[in-house]
Amino acid sequence: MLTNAPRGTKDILPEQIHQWLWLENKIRELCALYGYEEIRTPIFEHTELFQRGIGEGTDVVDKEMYTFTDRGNRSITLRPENTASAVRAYLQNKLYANSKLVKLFYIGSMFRYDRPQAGRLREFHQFGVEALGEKNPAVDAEIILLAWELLHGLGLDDLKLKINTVGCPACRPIYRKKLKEYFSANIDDLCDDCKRRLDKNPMRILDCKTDAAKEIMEDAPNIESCLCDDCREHFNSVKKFLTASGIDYTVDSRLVRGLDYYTKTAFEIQYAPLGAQSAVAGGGRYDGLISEIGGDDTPAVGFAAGLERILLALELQKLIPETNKKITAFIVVGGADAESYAFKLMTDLRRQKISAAMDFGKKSMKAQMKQAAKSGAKFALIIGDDEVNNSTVTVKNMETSAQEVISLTEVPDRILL
RNA sequence: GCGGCUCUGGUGAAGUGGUUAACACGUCGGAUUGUGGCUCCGAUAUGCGUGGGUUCGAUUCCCACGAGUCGCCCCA
Repeated sequence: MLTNAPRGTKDILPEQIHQWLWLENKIRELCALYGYEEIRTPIFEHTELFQRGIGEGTDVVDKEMYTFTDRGNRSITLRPENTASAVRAYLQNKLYANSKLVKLFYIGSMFRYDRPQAGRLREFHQFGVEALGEKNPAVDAEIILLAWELLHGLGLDDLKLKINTVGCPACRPIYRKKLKEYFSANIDDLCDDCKRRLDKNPMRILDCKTDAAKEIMEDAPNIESCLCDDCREHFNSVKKFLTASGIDYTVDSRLVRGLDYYTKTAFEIQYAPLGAQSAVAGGGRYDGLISEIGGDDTPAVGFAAGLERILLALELQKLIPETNKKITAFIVVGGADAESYAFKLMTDLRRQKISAAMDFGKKSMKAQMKQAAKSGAKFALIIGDDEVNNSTVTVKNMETSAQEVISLTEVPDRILL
């Protein structure tokens, strides 16, 4: 249907735009505070970037990408997330040449072909942050802090910060093997989905939410026992930094990220009232991604947050401020001769940064007054033949109903008071 | 991709197998002479998501599709 936007997309209407701008401003302020600079990457990239970056076998790559062939026969994909693009831009533009640590953030549309529901759209908006080039766990903590402070600073209550470590190429395979052995032994208790996951990604089984699965999880091997010294130390440091900055977190050894590139630190901030879409922000370290894409071995950390979800949460708690869209002056015209006089007045006011409007529908003065009242204007400037002949304007204060006739030149000063 | 529920005007909605589809809000207009917010009056769905079917007749019954929503999956 011509008058319907595609499934899973949404118009952001004039009555909603102020909350988006407001949120985006908060984000930009906070990022400036933390020393992150904005980057805007293309909305589409070569499909291969995401296949390599996010990883084949992940749901995002296997069944959620908007992929098409362009007229030059290239395979193009609408970005399902922004980390791979940011890394690509980092490498292509040699941002590493400026400093060892490069701190970036982005705000923009992402695309995932998924079944829409509240808080989950096919075109949605993410804010995200990437710190490239530093392996110090303090950066992990800084990233987590930034995400936390944003959401918390917005006024959201009952946020939950969960952290975990998912190991690195040195120790994760050992853990995976252990898990596989354990779950294979208990295969009868696994749900169908998990049986499938056993080979592909046994760590995801930990995330299973079916009741039957809960018992087996209790005794499942913990990654703690498999961690290499480096990963263990790293995780301890992250926790130390977080504790030092006084934010509450829980270690959830079942927290697993769905994208292949994560190493070591993984975290998620949840807002439970959002139901199935409670994950408002999530991210972690991805030391392997940059080399995977073709750069030198470079450590990095980042996270992304869903703006729709944040807005939904803010709405639930009524934390979005109203904006004042009222105008200062509404010009009411009586008689055709007055129209150009009024039009010029309106233009002059606007040139002096005084918001002004008038009716273009040639309505009765009564109707125009109604409109003036509805517009919330502080003043109605009434112009008829008398005013035109004497170079005056009748100024009516809409709140007090007091009105007086003043000369045209006095108008700006009068209504600025 | 899977399952449940829902789908009446700009909005919230009532309603029925059969003449003009309540009510409220909103919007627009009017209540004489150049003026609002209150009040009063009037106008606002040839149409009940779309397409089929059943029926003498369907907005009301059935089917398909679509969209929304909730859950699963996944993720932000």
